[in-house]
Amino acid sequence: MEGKRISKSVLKRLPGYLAYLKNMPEDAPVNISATALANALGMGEVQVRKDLAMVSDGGRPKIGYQRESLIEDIEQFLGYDNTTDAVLIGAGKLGQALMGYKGFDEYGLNILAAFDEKPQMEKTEEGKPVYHISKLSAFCRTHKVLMGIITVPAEAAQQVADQLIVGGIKAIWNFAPTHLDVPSNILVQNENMATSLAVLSVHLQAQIKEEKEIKEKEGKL
Amino acid sequence: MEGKRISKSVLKRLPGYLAYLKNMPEDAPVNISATALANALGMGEVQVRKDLAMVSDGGRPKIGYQRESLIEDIEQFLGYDNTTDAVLIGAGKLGQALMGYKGFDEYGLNILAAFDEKPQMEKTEEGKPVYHISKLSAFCRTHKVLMGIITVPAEAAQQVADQLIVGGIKAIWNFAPTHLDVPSNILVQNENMATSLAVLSVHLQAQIKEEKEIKEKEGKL
DNA sequence: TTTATATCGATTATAGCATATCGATTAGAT
DNA sequence: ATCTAATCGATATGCTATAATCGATATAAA
Repeated sequence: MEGKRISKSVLKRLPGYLAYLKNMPEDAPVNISATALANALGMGEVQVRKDLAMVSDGGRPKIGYQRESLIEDIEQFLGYDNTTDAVLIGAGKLGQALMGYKGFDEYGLNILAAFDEKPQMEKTEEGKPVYHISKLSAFCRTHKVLMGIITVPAEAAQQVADQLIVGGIKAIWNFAPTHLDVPSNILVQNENMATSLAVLSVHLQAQIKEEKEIKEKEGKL
Repeated sequence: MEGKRISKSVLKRLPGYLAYLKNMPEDAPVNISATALANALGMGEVQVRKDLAMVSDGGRPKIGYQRESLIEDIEQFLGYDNTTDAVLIGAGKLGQALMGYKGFDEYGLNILAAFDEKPQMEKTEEGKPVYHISKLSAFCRTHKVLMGIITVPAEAAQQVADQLIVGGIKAIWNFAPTHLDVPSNILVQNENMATSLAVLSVHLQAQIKEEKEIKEKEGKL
């Protein structure tokens, strides 16, 4: 159901459910149970049920949820049904990769234009315009853009963020590996590869250490 | 200090500290206090202190931490001091962007080669070889690669993961927007843009709703 | 030498989240 | 019509992470 406040952890799990539901084959049953979802995604069934209860109320015993309406409920909750316009700053490799990613449509995200300090082209491969960064805040204001995607080097990120805020932006998707200082009403979502790498790296280290210990043990025997 | 078990949340914050410390100007003071770090990054000072205590023991009252040795401690803890080899599968735009990212050296990550279902070139711009995907598991075995980076479309991801595991990989960095089924000793770190987008989207929706309500109120006055 | 202050580290409290349990509901079989 | 089994939703419990508090320590100044 709607209207409740939702925790960030739940929020982050919802896209997972959505992706799984949307990728189910056409000839799959019309209904799906929270139990089945949980098993498929390797999670606890109670957690799945609780999460789904936050966004939908279509669950029926013995039947489960109607797949179609569950998808709609999640999408509506996540706001994927109405599009949000965004700008992207930093037309380097990563920036271009994001500009070219078709999947954003599904999430209701529409990148209007790219900005760069030294624009190498007038339009991207996809036909989106590339402007000089000096025009950033004005563009945001006139087009009422609410979201900025930062793919510039770390050194330039804060400066870009400041200009975005001048332009009236409310949310920033930050791919630069640096901390951004912003007013409290602006949301910064950090897509920081370094954090992921840290998790992986530490896991691997532990793994290697473990293997070494096993080998040493075997050597002693 | 070392040897303790560390929680994932702490782990994810460490790269933030590290990046900030490394970006400090040469002429900055030799020492830095947990308090100063906390203020700079907009966090609670107690949390920062606790996190640092997990990886270092160089904190001294009134002085703080020695910047250089703190950096070393964090890097050592994260395993950035010895390199880990990796392979990348999916030489599309995102894959190429990652291959070209110089910053990975700093994290001790070395991408040996790329694999693709239909290799478009023999070598990447950076001179790394691009092989057909059929050679994946053999390559991993012979080079004792422990980490795989998946940048293929969602449909192909599970299949690639399976082959990686056959090749003896221990950790997977998954950029495909899908759930991967793997044995419990394999770590999957999902770099899922969809989750970030969800957080942003819901925030923006709330923001828009709020603004609308304010306007309606003003209209009534 | 003494005192004041900045900072650390340990302990305790609070809150949020995940997990387990239980009763309620309903489709389908008998 | 009744019973069974699957599934849901709600409540209760336990755990982990964050936040708050307090004493200890070391430097610098008087």
